Amino acid sequence: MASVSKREHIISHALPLFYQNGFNATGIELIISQAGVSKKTLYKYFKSKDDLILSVLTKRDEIFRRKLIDKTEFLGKTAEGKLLALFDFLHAWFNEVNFFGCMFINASAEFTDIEHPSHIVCSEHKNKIKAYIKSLAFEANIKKSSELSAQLNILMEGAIVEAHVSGDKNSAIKAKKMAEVFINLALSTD
Amino acid sequence: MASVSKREHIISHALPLFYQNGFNATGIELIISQAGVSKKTLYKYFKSKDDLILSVLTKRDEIFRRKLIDKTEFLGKTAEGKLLALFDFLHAWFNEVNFFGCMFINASAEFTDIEHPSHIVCSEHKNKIKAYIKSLAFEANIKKSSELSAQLNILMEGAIVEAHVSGDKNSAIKAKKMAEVFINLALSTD
DNA sequence: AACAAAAGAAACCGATCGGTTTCCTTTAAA
DNA sequence: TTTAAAGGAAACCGATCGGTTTCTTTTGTT
Repeated sequence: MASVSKREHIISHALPLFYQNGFNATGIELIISQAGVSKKTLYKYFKSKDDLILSVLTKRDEIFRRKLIDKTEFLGKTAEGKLLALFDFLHAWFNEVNFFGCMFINASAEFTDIEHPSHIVCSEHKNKIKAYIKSLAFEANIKKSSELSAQLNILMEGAIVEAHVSGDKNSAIKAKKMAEVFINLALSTD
Repeated sequence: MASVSKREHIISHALPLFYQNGFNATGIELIISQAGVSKKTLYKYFKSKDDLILSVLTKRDEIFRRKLIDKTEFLGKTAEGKLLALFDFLHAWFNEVNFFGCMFINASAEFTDIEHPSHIVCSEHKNKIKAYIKSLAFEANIKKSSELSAQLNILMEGAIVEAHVSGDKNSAIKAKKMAEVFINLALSTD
């Protein structure tokens, strides 16, 4: 197995463990046993557990946004439809068997300091998603695309928390109805 | 110091430590040194760390809702004004020096299993807040009080996450403007 | 002043933590 | 086929984890 893929192999096995059980609660020993590698190998590719966590979060950012964008582009025919499709993506996600909330919200809960490297990755992840939403709003010829993206982002975050903390599997549907209001408002005031 | 107050003493000192550094990352040794009690005493009043965590979350639920309700009732003159005042409360909270997000969202991140006792306390905390919002909506003669409370709850959760993860100290202002839309919508369709 | 309960200090427990080192086997390239 | 790097297994490291025990001091009550 080549170096690059071995590194990826470890990351992909560590990811679901961190996601399901948290970062502090997941030990290195468990990760290597699940990945089928030795400690020596893990520490060859990652200089510390913090380094591994950072790499996992970066990977998760890539995977998650790729899925979000792909599904949104697939489901939405118009730019306006794509904005609404964001919530269909959320709905499907919330109803997956292995849904444990947003990994970045969860990471921010354990690394509360906003200056912490892991927290920064979380903040940047959210920024990238907001930028994508804004690009969709722009595509829909909405003048106040920044305002709308901030609004839809709040709705998405709220739906995620409601789904995870309260176990409300239909929170994305509720948020979608709310999103319609703001999209129509933004379109009408253009 | 009487038994009851000593128990409360430990809880009140453990609370900010858990809030700031998380649950798994906060050790018993740190808690007793901050509280100025011995391990023996701590384990006299709490049968385990999990038990202490549960007690801290229960205490936090009481303190937080008391503050939310008091401030909301103080700021809002009408029932409608109280619904909006919820977001003024959030705004003040987000701008406190020691704001590290919602302790219940954070706890749910570490105890992801929805059946976990600590997660259940978090879910119930959110239910109680939704019930309070609903009572305000009812007071404002809004027929669909359940729907509105669910909507405002999503906005509040979204604002909290945005404030904590992205450090946006004005997210409550944005959410408040969004809330106005739904309050007016609920009032007009009555 | 005598006494019992409460609580502090600290040693101690086994387990686990993140991380390093040693030794041996597998692998792949020359 | 020789050789060297890669990687697995596991011992080992000091530190810390949650939790218990022992022993001593403090406290409050009679």
